[in-house]
Amino acid sequence: MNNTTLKIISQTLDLSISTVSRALKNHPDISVKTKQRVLEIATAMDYEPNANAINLRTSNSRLFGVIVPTISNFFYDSFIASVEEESRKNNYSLMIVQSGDDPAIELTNVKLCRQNRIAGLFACISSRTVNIESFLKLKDVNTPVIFFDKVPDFHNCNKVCLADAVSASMAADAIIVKKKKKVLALFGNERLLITRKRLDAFKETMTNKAPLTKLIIRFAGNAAEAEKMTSENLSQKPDTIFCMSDEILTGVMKSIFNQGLTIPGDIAVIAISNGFIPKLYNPEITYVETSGYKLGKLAFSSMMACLGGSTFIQELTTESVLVEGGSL
Amino acid sequence: MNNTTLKIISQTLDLSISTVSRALKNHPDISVKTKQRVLEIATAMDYEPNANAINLRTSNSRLFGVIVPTISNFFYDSFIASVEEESRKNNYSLMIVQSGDDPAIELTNVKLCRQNRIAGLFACISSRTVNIESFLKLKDVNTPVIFFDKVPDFHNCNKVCLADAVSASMAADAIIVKKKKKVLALFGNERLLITRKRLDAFKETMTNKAPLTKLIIRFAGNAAEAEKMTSENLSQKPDTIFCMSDEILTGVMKSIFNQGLTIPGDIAVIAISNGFIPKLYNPEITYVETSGYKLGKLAFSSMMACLGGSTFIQELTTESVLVEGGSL
DNA sequence: TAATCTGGCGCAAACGTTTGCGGAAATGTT
DNA sequence: AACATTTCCGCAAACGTTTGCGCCAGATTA
Repeated sequence: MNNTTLKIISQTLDLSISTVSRALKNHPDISVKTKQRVLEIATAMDYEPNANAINLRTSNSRLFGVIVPTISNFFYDSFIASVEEESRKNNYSLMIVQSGDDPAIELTNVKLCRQNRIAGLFACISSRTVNIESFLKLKDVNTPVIFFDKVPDFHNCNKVCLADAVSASMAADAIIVKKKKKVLALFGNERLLITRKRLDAFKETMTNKAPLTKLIIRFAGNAAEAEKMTSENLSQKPDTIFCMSDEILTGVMKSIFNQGLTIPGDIAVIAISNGFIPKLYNPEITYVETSGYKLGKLAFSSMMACLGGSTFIQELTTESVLVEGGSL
Repeated sequence: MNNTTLKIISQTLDLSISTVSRALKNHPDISVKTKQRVLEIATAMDYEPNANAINLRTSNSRLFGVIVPTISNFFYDSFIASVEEESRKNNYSLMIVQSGDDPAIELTNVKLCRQNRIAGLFACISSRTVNIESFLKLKDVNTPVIFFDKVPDFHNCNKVCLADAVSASMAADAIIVKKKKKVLALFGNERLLITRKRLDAFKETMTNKAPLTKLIIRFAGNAAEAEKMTSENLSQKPDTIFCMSDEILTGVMKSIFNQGLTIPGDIAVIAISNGFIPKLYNPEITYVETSGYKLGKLAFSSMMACLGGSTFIQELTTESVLVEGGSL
């Protein structure tokens, strides 16, 4: 059986298609009686308007695209959930694609979004993306792009970011307050802007405010590497470990467990995190909160501003807050 | 600027629309020279076919809908990631909506999917869903529905499930092997089929194979409740806690941490889980693995079977495997 | 040379909507 | 009673594709 259409309804009621269309939209031109008749049989026949036809006719898709490296991630899933929630409230839907951190797939995903004539795109670029032209071209077809989290190192585009620099500084401040003397700081992929921002801010705060504190800086692409890095550097007896992300944190914790160290007695830990993972441990890990949920809200409002006609290019950041566990 | 269309290309090349269309699809009717000319300026003009027009014309949307209670979840995110991955490989896209475990929102989400003329639906119903008629009606428009994880208690529909009964039995077996004598078993929402399946199988295995083992069965709707339940029942001195899900597990662990108990010395723990959370603790929690990733693959192949014309209604389950941590 | 074939292309309808415009009947105004 | 207004509805074009069919010029065949 096929879907009910305006035509079918109009034929069964002996009305014109346009009258049925207007009746369903409660157009003042249509009499109350007709509206009732139409509505009645429309619901009886399970009429659902064909979104493709509407989009084609009105060229107004009410569909947002979301491109992420992966959906299955502490952070992106909450970002997506947040954006979806907001979208639904505003009668938009979401088309979500993951690049698997592969620039080639990312490119085809952008094309896919274009083909679906999305009204706007939320994009988190892969760590290996160097060419963002395909994203920028969306401007040619009046499609706003909001980059989030992993944003390109290019000035002329809208970005919403976690307060990368600020949160790293906050973590550094927290460490300084506790008068720690030797800090192992673990960061993610060195090529990413987000890593560099956090790294620079962390280093700057530490060296400015606590020049005597010894800093051991290492990079780890994933949890396993983080575990390895930690184990390798524990011999240097740091009194504190700083983790740039949840993924790093989980690796660090495994290493600490393996060495049988107690927190915060033997070693203190602080992280930048969404908040979920740190609360699983005992004691709970002290962290600077960077909420995917909040970032989603921010991204959405930024998107709405663009759609509202704002041509103001800006980079927004969420505010961070230190959440004390017992690990520092 | 607007999107490039076939019409625009045809006008600049002084060809008909149909010729351009066929040229881009490499139709044998069109000469090689014309194809080249068309392809050249199509890429130059960044032509991307309008998916809405194609869907309208061909009524073949290559779009799947996914309805989940929430995206931001240990399990659903990996399920979604898995389905998305498979979809992309097969040239399908995903439209993802979350119900927030609210049946009313779920209903509007089903309608939304219908409006977009999805080719098929993956659905995980909310815990309070009693009426699944809106889902079943999709059959009237030849749209297959694959229920997953939280499936309705109704026989005549396609379902893919974790091996609920089997995995609960496996956990029970593992407990029995260790000769545990008093087990606190925590389950999720009692109304859900998934809960009842796990509960029944767990109880049956325990009472059949270890009738002397004392069983304390409790229900918890979320992590906080699980924590409360655990704390309340710890006075009964169970030697083992069984957790039906990750969410339960995290609550249980908090309670255990608060009481200062050691694992497995003071108390043993076993869970049914995706595998991520159990590995964060020390010792790692022993769990029966139920993979969202695997379930996604299974759901997708089931969907493809339906689209391939199979009208065979079936309930499939993934296989489970016991992963030993040090907690039992 | 006439008939047939075929390579290469265009015409036009259809998919399901929305919407400006026009028109007939009913109602209201002098 | 003649005119002006409303009220209510239909016509038709357009959105961007796909695709069956037809057509013409040139090549092939008899």
